Amino acid sequence: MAEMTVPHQAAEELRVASRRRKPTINDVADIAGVSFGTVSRVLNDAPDVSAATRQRVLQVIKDIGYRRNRAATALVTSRSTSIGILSDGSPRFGPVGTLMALENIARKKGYATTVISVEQPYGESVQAALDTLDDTGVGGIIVIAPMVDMAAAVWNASCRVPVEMIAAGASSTPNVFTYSENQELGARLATQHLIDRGHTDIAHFAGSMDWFDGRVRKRGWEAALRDAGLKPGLCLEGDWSPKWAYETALQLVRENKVPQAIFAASDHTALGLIRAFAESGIRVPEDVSVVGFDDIEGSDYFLPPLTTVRQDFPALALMSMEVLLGAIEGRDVDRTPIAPVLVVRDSTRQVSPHQ
Amino acid sequence: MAEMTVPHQAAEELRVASRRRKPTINDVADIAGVSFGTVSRVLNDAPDVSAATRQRVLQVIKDIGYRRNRAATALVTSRSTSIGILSDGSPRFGPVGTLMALENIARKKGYATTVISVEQPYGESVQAALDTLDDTGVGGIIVIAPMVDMAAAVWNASCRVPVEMIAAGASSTPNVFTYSENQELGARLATQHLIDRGHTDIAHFAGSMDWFDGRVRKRGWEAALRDAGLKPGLCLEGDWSPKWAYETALQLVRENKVPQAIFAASDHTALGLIRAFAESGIRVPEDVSVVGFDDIEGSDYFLPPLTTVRQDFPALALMSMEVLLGAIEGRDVDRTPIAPVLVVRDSTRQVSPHQ
DNA sequence: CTAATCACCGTAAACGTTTACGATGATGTC
DNA sequence: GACATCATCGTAAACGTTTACGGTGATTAG
Repeated sequence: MAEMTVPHQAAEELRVASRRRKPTINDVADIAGVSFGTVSRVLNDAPDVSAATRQRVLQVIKDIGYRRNRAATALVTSRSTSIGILSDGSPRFGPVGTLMALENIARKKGYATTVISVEQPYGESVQAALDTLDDTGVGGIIVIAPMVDMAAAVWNASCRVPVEMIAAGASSTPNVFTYSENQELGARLATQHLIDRGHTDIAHFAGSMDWFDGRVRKRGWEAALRDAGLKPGLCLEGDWSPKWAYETALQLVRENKVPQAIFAASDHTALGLIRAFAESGIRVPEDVSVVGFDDIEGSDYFLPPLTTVRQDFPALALMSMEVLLGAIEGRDVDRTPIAPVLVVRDSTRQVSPHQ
Repeated sequence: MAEMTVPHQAAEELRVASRRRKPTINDVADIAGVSFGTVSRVLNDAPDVSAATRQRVLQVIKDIGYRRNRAATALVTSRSTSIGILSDGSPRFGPVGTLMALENIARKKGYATTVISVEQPYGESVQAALDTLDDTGVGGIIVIAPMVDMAAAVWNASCRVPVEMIAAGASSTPNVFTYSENQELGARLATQHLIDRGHTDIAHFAGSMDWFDGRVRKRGWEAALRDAGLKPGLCLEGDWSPKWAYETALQLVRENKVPQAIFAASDHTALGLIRAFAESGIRVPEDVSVVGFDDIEGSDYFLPPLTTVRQDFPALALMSMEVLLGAIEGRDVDRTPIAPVLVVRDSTRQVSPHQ
């Protein structure tokens, strides 16, 4: 208490007053016996303030629990401390994983995240969502756009702050950067794994073609087959759901057209497949090899544990956040693509091992 | 164009100017030929402005793309248009489902949501997260606190805006409302279902006791057993993971202590169980009945499709948002508890059907 | 015909910061 | 000893709104 340079009573008065009114920069200045300008300098780590004064101001700030009013700061500087995230409302694995990872990295960079999701991915609702985000004063926006309709809506929308999109396989436009993980590579990895295990008849249970992910994964499967000189296998286009995969696989069984191996566009798709086969007395992997995509929680405890592809959401989030922050703060960052990895488990077998 | 009351040139000039500078309320006023006060009245649906003037102002607003500066509004009114959500960073089914549902309902009520997650649920980091949220100018905060440590940290924290917590089975304190779904009832439903099907030896593969959900679901299981006059079955406490359930179940098999029926604290837990049994030649449901909790995507395509308990996250979100908004806006809302529902599928069998 | 009422509108002050600029005293230089 | 330099600090204006108040002219009441 000996080093207390602040008059006791004044401090106490202010402290009481602050219970009803939030303390301002002026309250701090009064107690510390300096002008508000000096307090502002301390707050912004500006030079031109002596060590002693700085110390004293800092102490007062702590004492009375002063916190800067962000609205006032934003008003005068018109720069922002939060970034907006526009997502489709889907609880699907990819979007949610990306969302969580984005919040995480934004927080570590000192930004708060304001998220808003849009129900139908149509032009006006996307524009409205962008506007709402802008209104809240975000410095930039990252949109998670797994569906092609939504990406198109974003391209056609206008926005005053930088917008960056995470959309597998969509191309960038002048005002909308686009970034994503290399899912085509993931699909190639999965398919190549099947090829390496000796399969030649490799089908694809695709996701929805309304999604970039669905399109790109299919493309990767095709490419891997082509590169290996294999003729394209059966390709069925679905909607990611276990239900669709289940019913479609049952149909295949009835028609006696079950392939040697299947690359399923998602783990949920694989789940439906596996059940259909189990109920039909077809064993995985003995009778048919299956590989999924996503590595959802629990896929290592499917029957059998699923070989699948894992995406690195944190890395993706970090990367796209770097790019956005670069756009906001006016610097340039390079974008090295991120590669997913194959996780080999028990749902794929080796054929003709002694060839 | 005939009804154009705004001088062409003036409007055009301003429109060009607005490319560099965001249009303000004054720009609108100038073009519309009124004072900024009138524009403000139009913006806030205040009376004392003629229909004709209102119309004209509205038209100008649309023409030049004026949008209200939220920072300026927040500064002078000190009321907010966003609510904060504090979550644990876990990607678990419950928290994420709640989060998405909260964003959804907040948006429909005209609020943006700012989310921040906290890595370790300890006192200071929770307090810091609350402060950060407060700084961004939220009107209130909803914290998703599945873990008891986190709830405790919230209780001990201080915050200037209303805080409401979603935590199963935690009690409210004077400054922190607590709300949740009636998970104990859910657990009772699951257990009672097993009892109804003729089981008397009902074990529980519990979740983590660090989580309210784990504690409450266990309590519900105990209560159902007690009410039915059954003696408590085996209870193993885990960590929600398939891995733990798998290994623990294998242990049970080795010791020849597999019970008649098991209430698993989560679908992921059930997944691990089922695999362990499948590998040991024990059939579900013929040899052991299993019921889960969560109804995660795909649980209807497990082998076998899982009987489980589904929570109504949208209803929970709506309810807790109502309560928070009530606290912010100073009105009172009643809180009717929400009941989860049992979803009966194929993982539970009927014993001694002809008794 | 005067006064009161009313609908409508303009103006000043305030919200809590930041920023550009100017002022002060102390120190160093020749 | 006069002058320039420097570190440190104070002050005014601005950011874009809202709110409380005051002021018109037109309409109505007596």
